[in-house]
Amino acid sequence: MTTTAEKRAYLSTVELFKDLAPSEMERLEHVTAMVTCQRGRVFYNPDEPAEALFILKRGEVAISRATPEGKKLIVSTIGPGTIFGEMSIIGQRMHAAAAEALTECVICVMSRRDVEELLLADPRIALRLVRTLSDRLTQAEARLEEMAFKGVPARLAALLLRLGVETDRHGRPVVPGFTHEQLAMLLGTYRETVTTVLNQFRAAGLVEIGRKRVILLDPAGLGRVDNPASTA
Amino acid sequence: MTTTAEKRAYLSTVELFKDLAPSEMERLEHVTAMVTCQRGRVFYNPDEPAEALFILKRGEVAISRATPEGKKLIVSTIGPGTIFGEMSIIGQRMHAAAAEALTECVICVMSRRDVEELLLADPRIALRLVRTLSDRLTQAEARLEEMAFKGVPARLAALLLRLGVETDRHGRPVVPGFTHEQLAMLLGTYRETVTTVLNQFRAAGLVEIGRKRVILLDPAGLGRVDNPASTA
DNA sequence: CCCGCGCGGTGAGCGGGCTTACAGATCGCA
DNA sequence: TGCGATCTGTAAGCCCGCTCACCGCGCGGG
Repeated sequence: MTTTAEKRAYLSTVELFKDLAPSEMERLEHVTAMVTCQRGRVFYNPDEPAEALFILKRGEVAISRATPEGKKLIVSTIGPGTIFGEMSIIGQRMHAAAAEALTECVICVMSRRDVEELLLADPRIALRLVRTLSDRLTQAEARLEEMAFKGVPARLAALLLRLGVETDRHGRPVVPGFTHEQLAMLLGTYRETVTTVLNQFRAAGLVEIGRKRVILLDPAGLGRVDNPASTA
Repeated sequence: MTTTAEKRAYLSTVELFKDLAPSEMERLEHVTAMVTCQRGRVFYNPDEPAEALFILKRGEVAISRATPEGKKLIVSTIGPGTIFGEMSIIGQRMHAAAAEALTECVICVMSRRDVEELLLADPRIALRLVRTLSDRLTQAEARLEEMAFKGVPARLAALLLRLGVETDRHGRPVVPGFTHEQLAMLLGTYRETVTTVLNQFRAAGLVEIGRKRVILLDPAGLGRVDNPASTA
């Protein structure tokens, strides 16, 4: 829990709300709960559905689906400023999906009614929400294409490039904090396969591997693994 | 092309617009073009991008992505009342995707500016658009899970059950008008594979097969192929 | 310091389904 | 009626990656 001052500061930086008049902001503060969530915490799961909607202020969240046999697929990852959750108003049923904090997160929780009123009050907010959803849709469809046509090496290369944003002290891009198992769930494949392919990459001089840590030595080379016909 | 009278009739039945005041409807008639599209026609393709947005009035449309090698994946199918297209306002780039009429279609075309004004004018429309997008998102994520965990037989069974809405004169559900090749593109697999699996289904007494035609003899049995652990 | 556990590495086996290559069947059309 | 195109059926080969089984390593806690 945080103070209302902090809350206001957070809310005003959520891109979704930047058009709100001060009076609306004030109302918003009353109805929102702001919680922090430590890494690894599953804060939503399909067994106890709630009519709540989350706005991610800080951190990274994974939306995953699980099979009866215990296999898990991370269906999308969510970054700051994104709105998500089980909402009839949004129509988006998380249905059989769970939400887990990949890193320490600050999350803003709103009830279904609050959101409904909010969207109806200012169409620009609704418009922005539409954009968010469209982006996620395009992304999901792109992943579908990948799953259908590309093998594990290509998918893994693409994933590493997508995740490799931080840089180490030598300025090299790094993918930090992921176990091979997590990477496997992101790709829809198996832990052993990830390990093997990763070692192939290392043998080819594309990456360097540490515990929960992959350093990208040759991003361009990875790009060629992802899509060989780039310069055709 | 159609008369303005027909146009109004069409527009008023598009669920997206049902809240519009008569005056707004009138404006809408001026800015929209209504076109019909025969089966098989590709009316949007990534080579000639247009800042247009489509609303499907009647028929069925496939959104597909193609690889450089000519393989195609139908990334989603779209039914009446759905809005789609390349729109910066929506944020949804069809990007590398094409739209093709699966059946004879009536399509309403709007420019980017028209939509923008429309959404800002009435938040309820925006809200409804949000729901549409959310549904498609959930659907895409469900397909991702299928692609990751299920084999071709399970995916085909699920697809047939999803498509098998019409019934023949004996009241049996039928999937009409699809070639094995189209089914393959919907599944992200190959024509030959579809043929063989379909014949396995026939051997098991689950379906009957005709040219461009599959009759579902045992929907429950297909359901068991899709998800064996139903009664676990 | 030692023990336990989570993480990473490796190898063998095997099966689904991609891929190629044809051949027969059915339809539309001239 | 004959021709071409489109659709469907079949078969063989091969490779990726799922699956199982097991080990070593390193980190953290007692």
